[in-house]
Amino acid sequence: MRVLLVEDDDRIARDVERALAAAGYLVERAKNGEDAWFLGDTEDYVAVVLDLGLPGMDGLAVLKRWRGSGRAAPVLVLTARGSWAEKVEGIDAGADDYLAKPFRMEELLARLRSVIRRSAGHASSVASVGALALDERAMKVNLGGAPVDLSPLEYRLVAYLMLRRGRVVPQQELIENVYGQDEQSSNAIEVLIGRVRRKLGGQWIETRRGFGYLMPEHAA
Amino acid sequence: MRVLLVEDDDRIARDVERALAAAGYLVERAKNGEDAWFLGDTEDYVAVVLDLGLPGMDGLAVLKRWRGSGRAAPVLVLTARGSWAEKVEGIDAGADDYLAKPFRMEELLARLRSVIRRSAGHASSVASVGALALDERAMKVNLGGAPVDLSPLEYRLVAYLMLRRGRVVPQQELIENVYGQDEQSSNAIEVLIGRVRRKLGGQWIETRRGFGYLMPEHAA
DNA sequence: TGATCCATGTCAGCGATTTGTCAGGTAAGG
DNA sequence: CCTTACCTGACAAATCGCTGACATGGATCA
Repeated sequence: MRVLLVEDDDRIARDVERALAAAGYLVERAKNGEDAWFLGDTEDYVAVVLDLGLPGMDGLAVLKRWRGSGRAAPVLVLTARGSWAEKVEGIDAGADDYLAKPFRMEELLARLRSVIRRSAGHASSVASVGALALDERAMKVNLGGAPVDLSPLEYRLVAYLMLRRGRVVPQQELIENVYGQDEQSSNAIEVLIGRVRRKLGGQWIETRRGFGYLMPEHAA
Repeated sequence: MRVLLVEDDDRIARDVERALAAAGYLVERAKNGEDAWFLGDTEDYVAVVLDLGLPGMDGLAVLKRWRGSGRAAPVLVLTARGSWAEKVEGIDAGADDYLAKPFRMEELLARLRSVIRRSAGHASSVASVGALALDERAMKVNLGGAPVDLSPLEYRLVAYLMLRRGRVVPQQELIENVYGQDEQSSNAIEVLIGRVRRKLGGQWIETRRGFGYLMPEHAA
C-alpha cells in the first residue's frame, strides 16, 4: 500500500502525509518533478497523488512521461481550483482523478480509495471475498459481519491481497507494499502471513510455492 | 459505444445527449431511478452518466444496487456543487468519477473518455484449449472446471504451450523458457513433460519426434 | 520510573514438495 | 533389425515455506 505524494508545498504535504499514514498507507514524497518522475518510474505504488504546480519538471509532463513509459499506477491530480482547461488536459494525459485545491481531506481519501479500487478492477466500494469484507474507509476487515482484530501490518497485507484478489502476488511485491522498503533478509512476511491465517482461519490466502500468494476470487 | 444517461431535468439531458451523440456515443436515457436501475441491470453500456438528484429511487441507491448485483460498467456521477459529504459517499458507493453541476461539456466528455479508457484495461486473460483453461493472473490451470495441481515448473510449461497452441515448440525453446537458462545436461524436460501428462490425463501434449512438442488446437 | 503489553522481527528446525538424475524400457523411422 | 529419441519409475537432494519460541522495542499505564 505504498503511495507516492508529489507536492512541493511543505505544509500541504505534511497534512496529506499525516492523513494518508493514518489511513494505513505507506507514504513517500517527492518535492519536484524530477524526483517524482524517477520514483514513479522505478518504484511500484498503488497510487500517486500529484500536484500540478511543481518546480522543475511540470506535473503534467511527469504524468505524460510515466504513461509514455507504460507506468499504469493510478494518479490523482491536485491543482488550483477553476481551470477546467487544465482539468481536461490532465485527464486526457492519463490522470485517473482530479481534485481542486483547497480540498477536504475526507474527499482526497475517498477519491484515493476509489482510484485504487478501480485500478484493481473492482467497482464495488467494499472489496469482498466470500465472507471476508474490506472496509477501507474504516480500515477494518470483517469476517462474516464480525470485525477481525488485525495489526497495522496485517491490515495492509490483507487489504493489498483483497484488492488484488484472483491474482498471484509475488512475495517481493507484497513485501514492498506492506513494508516500505525491502526486508529481504528474513522471513518476516511468511511469519506475517502465518499470523493472518491464524486470525482469519480458513484458506483465504493460498500459497503458490515459488511464485507468491493468492487470495482466490471465490474463497471458502 | 452505448451510454446510459440518467437525468430527470429535460434541459440538461438534452444538452448532454446532444454532446454525447456528437462525440459518437449511442445515448439512452432514463428519467427516474427505477428505469435507470432496470436498464443498467439488464443492458450493457460502456458507461453510465448518473445524476444523483432523481425522483423515485435515489441515484446513490441505484448505484449501490448495481454494484451489489455485480454490474461493473463505469459510472460518472453528476451532482450539485459543494456537498463534499455527498461526494465522499458517492465515490465510496462505487462511482468511477464525479462531476459537479454546472459543468463544462468538454470536461464531461474528457472524464467520460477517461472512465471508459480505464475500464477497458481490466479484461481477464484466460486462454483455453478444449477443456483446458489457463488463468494467467491466478497462475492456475483448470481442466473441465476443476483446478489442476501443478508445480511452478509444470505451470510454466503448460502456460507456455497453451499460449502457443497449434505450434510445434522445439525442445530447446521450451527449456529456455521454462528454466531461466539452459540445463542441457539431462532429460529434465522430458521428465517434466511426463509428469504434466500424468496430471492432465488425455493427449494434451503431442510429441513430434526430433522437433519438439505441440499442444493441438482442438485437443482431446 | 518501572512494569507490562502488544506488535513485530529473528532464528532454527521441520516437513512437504519439487525437481534433477539415472537406469532401463519403448517405439519410431529407416 | 538397429539406431536414436523419447518415456518412465525410483531415488536422492535441494528448495521453500511454515511454525513455535524467543528477542526487541515502543507505547501505555500505574
